[in-house]
Amino acid sequence: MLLDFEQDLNPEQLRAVETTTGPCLVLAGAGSGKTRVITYKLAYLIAKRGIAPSHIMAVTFTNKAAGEMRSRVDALVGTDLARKGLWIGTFHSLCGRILREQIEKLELGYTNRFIIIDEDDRIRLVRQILKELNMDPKTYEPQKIVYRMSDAKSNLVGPEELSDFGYSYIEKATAAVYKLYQKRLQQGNLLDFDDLIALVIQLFKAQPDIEEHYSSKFEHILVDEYQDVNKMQYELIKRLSKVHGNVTVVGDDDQSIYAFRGANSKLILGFEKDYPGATVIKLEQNYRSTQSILDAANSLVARNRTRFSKRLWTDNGTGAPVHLFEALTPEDEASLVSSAIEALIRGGADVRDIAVIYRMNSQSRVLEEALISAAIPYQIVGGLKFYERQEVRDVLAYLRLGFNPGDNLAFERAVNHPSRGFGDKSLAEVKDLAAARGLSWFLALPEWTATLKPGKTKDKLDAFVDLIARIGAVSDSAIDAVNLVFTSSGLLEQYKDESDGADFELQSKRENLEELMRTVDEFNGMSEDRSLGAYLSQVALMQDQDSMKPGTGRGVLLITAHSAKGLEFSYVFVVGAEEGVFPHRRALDSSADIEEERRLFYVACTRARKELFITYCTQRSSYYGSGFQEPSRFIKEMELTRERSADVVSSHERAELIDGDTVMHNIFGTGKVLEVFYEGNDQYVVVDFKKVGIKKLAAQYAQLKKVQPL
DNA sequence: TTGCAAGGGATTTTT
DNA sequence: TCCCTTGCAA
Repeated sequence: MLLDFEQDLNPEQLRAVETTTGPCLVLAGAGSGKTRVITYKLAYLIAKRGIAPSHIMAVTFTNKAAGEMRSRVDALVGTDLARKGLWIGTFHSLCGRILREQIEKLELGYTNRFIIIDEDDRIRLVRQILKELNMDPKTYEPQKIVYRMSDAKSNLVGPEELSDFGYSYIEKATAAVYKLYQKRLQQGNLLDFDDLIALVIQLFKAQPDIEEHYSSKFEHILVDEYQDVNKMQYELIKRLSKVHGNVTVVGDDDQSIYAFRGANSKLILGFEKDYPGATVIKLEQNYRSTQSILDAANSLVARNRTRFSKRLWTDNGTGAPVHLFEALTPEDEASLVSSAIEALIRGGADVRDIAVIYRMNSQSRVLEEALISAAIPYQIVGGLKFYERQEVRDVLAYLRLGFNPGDNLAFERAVNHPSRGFGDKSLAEVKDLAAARGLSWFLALPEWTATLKPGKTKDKLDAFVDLIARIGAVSDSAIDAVNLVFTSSGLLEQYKDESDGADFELQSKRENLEELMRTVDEFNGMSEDRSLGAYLSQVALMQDQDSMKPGTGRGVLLITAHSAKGLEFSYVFVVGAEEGVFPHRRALDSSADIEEERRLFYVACTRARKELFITYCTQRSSYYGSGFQEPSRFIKEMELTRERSADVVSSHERAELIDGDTVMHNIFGTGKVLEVFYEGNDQYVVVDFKKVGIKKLAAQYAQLKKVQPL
């Protein structure tokens, strides 16, 4: 075994690994080797302390983190731990696993054939319920209601309890919807993400012997990203650790950026109180960044009031100072970034080791344009995830319905995709019939179609009923079920290309379906349990973002600060560092929100290994109107000084321009210079572009090239 | 029932 | 400015 704990770990890390009795809080600053501590601790427990893997549970928030941890532990102790029963997974998947075994003991009507629904289904269900209650979805925004229900649920507040607190109209509405919502889920044997955890807790409360079983089983519990737990996840850990009390939580309060989703960083701050006698270990040595970057980041996050005091340091040396650049408009900012990236590439940097980080997805657009015109390859993280795409969801709806005919949400989607002449009116009739018979919508469908006069619609619906039944019949093989959908649903035919490959949307839909087929194949090859149920479970919990691992991408990564958490790059650009953007305008009037924005900015900056570039614009127009903004307060708090962009884009020759020159801009094309003037040291040029009309540009960022008039 | 046009609204999003 | 939802017409 190639395991040398003393050699591979620094003293604090080692202490964290060797503290195997009692509660242990590891405050792991950015880049301080957090994952290393967890994986080594797992290895230590198994290899040095001889703990059976089946008595250890390691919990993460993402599948990616779980997968990484699993393979690293495998590499360390050299056995296939999964087979030995180590429980590594996300909160949701581990709870899902418990519920597959135990949910019937809750006696609430759920069976182990439950389906896990996602965010989109939740909203659709709320829509259905609002309709049922004759409530206007404009007044009562489904999204807000979902948010409030989720908030209640994750604070372990049930539908009945909620109504007692509701005063505002939206709270009352939420209480009303919540009751029906939960009933509908139960009737359909459906679980939302929150239920996965909430029901385990409910089960433990109702059946103490089951709680006893699991809490005795897990002698050691490790939790990653503990700053992101919500109340019910906290409660779950508390209950699971009550027999043995050996619970290690690892996290960084400074990287808590999900409060808006219910994460409660007070829980990590209160750990010592909740678990008396806890060992607290701070990891402050950073292995990622230069001291310049860390100094700036430290100085920023030190402004937050609610935090453990920490100060990151490194052996990596001082490095280049953090670069700060001002641009006039977002377009200028984007071209500044792309020129700087060009300079880095010329200097030998790998494009895949560069990231541009922003606050909002909408900021990616201009960046894309600038990178395209500079011919720099890039990759965007964000937007629709694979399993959220229409065409993919359609296929899944058939599978879900075949597996669980009680799934009304899947029915609503599948029945008229592709179109079978079954619209709102028909649906309303079937719903009524279903209610009268006490059946799910799908199960009521045959009786309804029997009343139709023979014809196309009836034939199609009969074939639909038949197909779903056939899917149900092959439910012990996911791949057979998927093949059935592909051959018999008529979904594929919808995406036949009649325009000779010119329709990119159709093309991408077909590609997505091919990709789906590949994932099923892969599932079929890898899993022990190849059933449709197992596949659906995996898919529901695996809302995978297309690979965003640095180094595996195809170019410069464009990514939000939230999604960038946990990643690292040699060169990082944080763009849009302006009041109103970063910090976001909606956070401006709450100090708690500003603190979260500050942590988010901190997360963004600490992604950088070698060099960090921060940019902002003085002029950004948006749908609020065009405006001038102040640079972000975070810039001052990081104690940065501005550089001239010309310093970094040194190879760029600055043209001396006069009125009447014809110039070339890499986005706007060619145009004629109308005016050249100075404000302070900065040169501005007013150009009449052929394509886009008159623009005022900052000469040092706009990169105008003088060209011969045609 | 379906397709198109106009209007309103627009952070972030591990599962 | 753009995208999604809703409403109306064929």
